[in-house]
Amino acid sequence: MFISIDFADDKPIYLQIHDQVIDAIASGKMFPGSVLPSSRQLAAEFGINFHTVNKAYNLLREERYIQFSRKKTAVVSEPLMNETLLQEWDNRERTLLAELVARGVSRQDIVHRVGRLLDSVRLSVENGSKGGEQK
Amino acid sequence: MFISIDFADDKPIYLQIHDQVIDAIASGKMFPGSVLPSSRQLAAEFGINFHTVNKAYNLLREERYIQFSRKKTAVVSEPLMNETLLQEWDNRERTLLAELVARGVSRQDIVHRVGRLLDSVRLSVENGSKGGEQK
DNA sequence: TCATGTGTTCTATATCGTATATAACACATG
DNA sequence: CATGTGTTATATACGATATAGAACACATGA
Repeated sequence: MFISIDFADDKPIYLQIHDQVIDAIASGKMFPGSVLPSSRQLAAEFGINFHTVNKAYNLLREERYIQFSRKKTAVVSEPLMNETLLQEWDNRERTLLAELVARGVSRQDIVHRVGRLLDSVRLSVENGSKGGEQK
Repeated sequence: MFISIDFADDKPIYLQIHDQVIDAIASGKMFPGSVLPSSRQLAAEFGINFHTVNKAYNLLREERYIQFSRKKTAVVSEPLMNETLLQEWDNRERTLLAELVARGVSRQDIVHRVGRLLDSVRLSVENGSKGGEQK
């Protein structure tokens, strides 16, 4: 499975699941049509409550990363992007970038660092996912 | 004042203060030696409890952005950066970048976007702050 | 000397978010 | 018709957030 939970982490469990699903989509491990494990199934796998998994799934649905088919199974959606989402992203990214600037990291170092991170995220997004179709 | 509070925002007040102080340092509005308003003073200005301001200041101190002089006033510290901080930053940045990648934004668009944000953060950091010395 | 303003520490309360637990429901599947 | 979905509801427990009030040691400046 592409999900792991760190109970020692101060990040809430439902957010760990949420973020890792997004990471799985970004990296190409999952793509539009991919079926996610059911709430109860994933919960059982990690010994957590299925409501916690549900909270992560519902958040992902509100953000349009996934949707639920009539079969009631969670499925990865087609990518969606708009100006509102970009602006909200900018606000969070700006806060994060300000940390490095405040600590004296140069613009060049930051850009280079972001570039490396982008590559590590996108590793397989442009290649290996072709040939996987839903349904 | 360079700080404002949005009570409608779901972001905790102490984090709003925390983030805005970092932004002020990053943008050059504050620099090593700059004196922050006292907890009680800033709290009175916004009609909030001084313990809430204290929480923000103590967090900023733990992260070495500020320190308290013998006079007990909060003062901006010299920039500090190390590998541990960079790795923790990478983790958060990677999660944020994955959101855009998962939504289908191209690498070029993301890099361009981060560059613009960086410029908006650093506006005055390289110029206007020279000539301001502590004590 | 003494009043003032600092950050610090302590106790207390109220509210919200997180996580768990249990039960019941409508729905689609095989 | 039993099974497994997501959904909804109620309940409890715990930690984080925010407020409130009191008291303390310390440095400042009148």
